[in-house]
Amino acid sequence: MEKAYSPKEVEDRLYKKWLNEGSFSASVRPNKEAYSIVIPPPNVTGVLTMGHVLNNTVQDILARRARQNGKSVLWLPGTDHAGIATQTKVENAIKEMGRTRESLGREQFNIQACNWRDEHGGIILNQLKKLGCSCDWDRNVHTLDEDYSKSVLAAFVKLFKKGYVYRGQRMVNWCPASLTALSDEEVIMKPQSSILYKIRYNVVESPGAYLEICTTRPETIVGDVALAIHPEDPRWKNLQGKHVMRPINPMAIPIIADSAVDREFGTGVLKITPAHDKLDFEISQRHNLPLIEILNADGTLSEAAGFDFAGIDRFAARKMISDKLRADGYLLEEEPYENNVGFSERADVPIEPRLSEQWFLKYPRVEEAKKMVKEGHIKFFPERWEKTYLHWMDNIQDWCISRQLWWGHRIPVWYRKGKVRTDPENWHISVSGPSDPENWDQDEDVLDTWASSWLWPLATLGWPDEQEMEQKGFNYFYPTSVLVTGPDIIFFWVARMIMAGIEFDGRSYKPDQQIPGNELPKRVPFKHVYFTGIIRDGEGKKMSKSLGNSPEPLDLITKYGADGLRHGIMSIAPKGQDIRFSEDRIEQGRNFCNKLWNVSRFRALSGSTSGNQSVTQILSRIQPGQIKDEDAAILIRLKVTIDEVENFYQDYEFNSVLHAIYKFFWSDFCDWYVEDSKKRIKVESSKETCLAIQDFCLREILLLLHPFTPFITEELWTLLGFSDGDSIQSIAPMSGTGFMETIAQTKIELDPNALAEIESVRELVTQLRALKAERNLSNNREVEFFYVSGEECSKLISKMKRSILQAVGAKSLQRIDAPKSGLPAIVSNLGSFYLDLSSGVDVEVEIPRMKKEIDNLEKIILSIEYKLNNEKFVTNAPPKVVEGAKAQLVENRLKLKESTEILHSLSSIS
RNA sequence: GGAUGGCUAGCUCAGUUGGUUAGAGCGACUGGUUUACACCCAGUAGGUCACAGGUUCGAGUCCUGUGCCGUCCA
Repeated sequence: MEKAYSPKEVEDRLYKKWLNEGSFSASVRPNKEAYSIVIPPPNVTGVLTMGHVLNNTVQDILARRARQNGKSVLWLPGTDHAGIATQTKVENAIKEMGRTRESLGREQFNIQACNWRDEHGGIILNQLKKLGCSCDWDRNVHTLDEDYSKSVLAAFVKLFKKGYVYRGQRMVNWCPASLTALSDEEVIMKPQSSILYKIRYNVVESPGAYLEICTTRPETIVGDVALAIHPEDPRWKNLQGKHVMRPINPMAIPIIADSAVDREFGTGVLKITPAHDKLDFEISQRHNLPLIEILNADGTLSEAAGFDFAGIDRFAARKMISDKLRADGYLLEEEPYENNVGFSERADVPIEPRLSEQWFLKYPRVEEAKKMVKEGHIKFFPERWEKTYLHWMDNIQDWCISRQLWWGHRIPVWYRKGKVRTDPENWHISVSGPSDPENWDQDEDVLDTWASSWLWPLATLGWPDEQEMEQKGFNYFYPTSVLVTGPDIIFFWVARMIMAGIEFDGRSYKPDQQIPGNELPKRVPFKHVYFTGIIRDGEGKKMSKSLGNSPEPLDLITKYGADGLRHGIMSIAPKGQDIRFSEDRIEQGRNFCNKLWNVSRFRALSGSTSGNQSVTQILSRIQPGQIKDEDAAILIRLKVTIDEVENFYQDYEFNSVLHAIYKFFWSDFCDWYVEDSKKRIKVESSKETCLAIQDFCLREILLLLHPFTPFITEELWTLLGFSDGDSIQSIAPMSGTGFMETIAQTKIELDPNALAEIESVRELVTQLRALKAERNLSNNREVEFFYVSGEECSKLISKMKRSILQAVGAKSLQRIDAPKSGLPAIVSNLGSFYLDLSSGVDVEVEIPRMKKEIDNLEKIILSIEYKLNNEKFVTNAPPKVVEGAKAQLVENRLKLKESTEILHSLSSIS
């Protein structure tokens, strides 16, 4: 074995091997438990980010652990087509060739887009392979695949037939950059520094009288059709029913009263621009007001805004109009104002509320979807996200699902040529389209990407085609076991998938028809949802390409290995907490792998590994007579670690799983057990037992680690001879009970006191090392110690003498009857220990040190005495705690006594 | 404005139902190449657990309030 682990060669070789052997391919095995995960499909044109690394490492850990535990695992990969994002990229690409989308035409554009996707797309999937992801790649799905597209259209048609889908002229969020409608979820509110303009409107009927309004958007004045006041506002009661003159494009408009007006805001008078504000639109509907569309789709002012402004961009128009108002004396005040403005999530420009004709979806099965989470049929980890989910579900709004794009699933609605489109009589709605296409025009719009990905767990498993479902194992793998995703898409995706699952799976129920309660849990798309944290940079900022603060994961893999990266990222990923990324942690991941490699290398150099092919074989090499406390202790610690790991997995606490393994491996196994083994494996009689215990631990460590660091563990599995031809991927680590049963079947007896004894010995060793180190003797192995101790402790010390001397680096350890005066000493739980110094003692150093120790002990004793003198403590605290305190008092008093004696003896020299 | 998360060592974070003297890794400092590993080993220093009240025999942990940072929804 090489001196240092080099991941590159191992990773490439093993991944290829796993693919060749079909390790990741899922199959229906009715006698086995199914375990399934569908990947949150990344954007097909995207590249791997640290967020993906975290998210997919978690999924891989779950898949690999399930596979080890003998489950039939499906981890289904895929990508989505990301409508707006991809279309924008493709448009930019063809712009460089001097073409535009419009000049190409829809058909040609889509061909270009497909080419572009095929060329640039799927990079991310290869990157996931570098990370070691064990997806069933043969099942890779893209949302624009033919089968998947059919599912999407089928869902639309089904929902339409059941009355959930409707077409309507509504106020929607319009993105003037992407030229499409957006759903409410795609609008991000951002605080903006704006100007609040106070503007005067003269009353037509009463010269000299006027009303004042406040607005941040003076450019919309040209679309004003009324001013509104609150019906109970005494300030303007007499003006109700009169008119004001619009200060730009002068025209008399009515003063109306509506209770939706907020009396507190601004002047309490609201200008009504029905075509460009949701509330104004609702008010205008109530009062039969006309509607002036002053904006074009691209955000420039329309001809309806008047000759002066037509074609001017909305922000330029704002300035022009405010300037004109100022010049004409209508602008009374301007003050800085912080307000929230909706931005397009994708294009990052302010959206415009705009009236337009769109397809909407009234969500199905809202109540059932809430119920499934409330009743725990779907569990969220961490639980608190349930509140966010339920709050959104309680306030759910119809979903605008049409997009004015070309890249996506074209809406399966056809209109009879030359007829009125608004009349449903002239509609044809089906998956395959009309039989006489020449007489029909298909709707121009495509569906929101989320309106395809909300079907992900269903459609990737073949829904709604029964043959496909059978072939893909729908009944076996659905509902999936767990969904791993970020809380930022709880509305976009998680909630919608739950509703889709309940609505579409299995038998179809009419909208008003109840699904039997016991049926519901079988229809949900997943049983658990694990929310990862968001990865931030060292300053706590969200990582993003535009900020340039995201490291390139593939570079990290090159530098630290895929296992190192996985280990590093998982060690800093507490459940549901945001993560501050630091490359140091990834470096630690690599260091961990190197340590694992080296201790394995040491094992391989220590003796033959030919008896390692099964647990039975390993255990059979142990001679019960050679079992010592060290062995019992490490085995007990292993058992404890196994239990911890099991429990932490239950709660999806991956960093705790890793930490438990780390601690056992590095501290217990490497630092103490293997160090102690070094002498024992030199002695023929103890060698085999000691190596067998090492092998037993190492085998288990590799198995426990495999989900986190799959490559190195598989490599060492073979190198250390644990493999019986099998891959580590299919071998289960022991369970806590399995461990006990296995040990019970051998002649090995685990002394339950062994761990406590070993721990007190370790404490002693640490104290003795410090005693040496503080006198710059850490390198000197010739030092001698004396000790004074009771019978019990003395027995333990003699039993462990060899280990202690070896660990401390000393020549002798002699029991004496009375304290040695004038030597530096420590007081441990096992007695007082004196360092025999051949040269003189530096009392200047020793005395303050001992005094400090005594101070500390006195403080401890005082606090325990205080506690025990308190009657209420003695009566109220659990007996265990009181007993503990008493024992502690005795122990510390003894230490104090001994320490004081040592201090006296030191003082007597000086 | 509502909801929600955080505030513990210089840094990043553990600390499970309240119960010994609050832990780890990194960094700092000291020493080290002893037949795996310097991507390592041994040791040392470093904390008013954001703040203020309260409950309790006992609070980092529970309750109330305040402050600061973050996220989501209006």
